[in-house]
Amino acid sequence: MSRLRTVQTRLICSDTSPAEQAGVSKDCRRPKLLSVPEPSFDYEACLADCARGEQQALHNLYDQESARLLGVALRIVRDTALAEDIVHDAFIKIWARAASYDASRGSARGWIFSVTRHLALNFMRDNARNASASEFDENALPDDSATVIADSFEYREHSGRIYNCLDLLEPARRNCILHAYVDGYSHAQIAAKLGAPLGTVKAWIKRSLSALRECMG
DNA sequence: ACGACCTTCCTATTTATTCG
DNA sequence: CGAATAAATAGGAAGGTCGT
Repeated sequence: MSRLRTVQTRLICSDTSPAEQAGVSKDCRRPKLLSVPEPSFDYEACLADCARGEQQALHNLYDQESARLLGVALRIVRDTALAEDIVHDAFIKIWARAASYDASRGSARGWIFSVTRHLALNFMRDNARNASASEFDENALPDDSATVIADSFEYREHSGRIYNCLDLLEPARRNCILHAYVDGYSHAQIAAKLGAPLGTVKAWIKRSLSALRECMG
């Protein structure tokens, strides 16, 4: 899992985390069992407190809504562990973004549910994409192991060729390609890094890619 | 080489609809 | 009637295209 996730987990699970202070079990991803909502619970005030960094507010919110949010997530992902994970992430997000909540755009409770629901939906969407990608990979892979080995060899051979082709590019353009497709930088980031205009970077990448295609055959 | 404009994708939010 | 869910919409970022 990503470094971000590690940091997030530390936020909720750390000794000083609101969730733990709230008496949430050491397995901090397990929401409490369904409880009757406090009719007088002030969600907007609670979010405002969260925005000010008051951990007790997040604790109260967790007590109040975690079970229902788990239900929402569970309906979407249909997996208790995943749903607990999503609720956990949702509270991290609520804590981090409480200041961005705007009461004029809807109820605080609606906002909290919306955050949770979207996390679950995004997870499902990403999952579907990954699943279809792996399905594709599976279908693309031939059963015959000899062919697999041959393909692997061919892949390595092409990989070597790609380095040769990269060598033929001007250093600045090669850097663009490497930053874009190896380092994962955006075009804007590459432009800033190289001190070149954005349009130039885009053009370099485009032309370099076609040069590479041509070189690779 | 450059920059304006366009398209696509992703995420967040709101609104409409369904259901208990 | 309120909660849950689905669908629609808005906004922003990234990348590509095309005229200068």
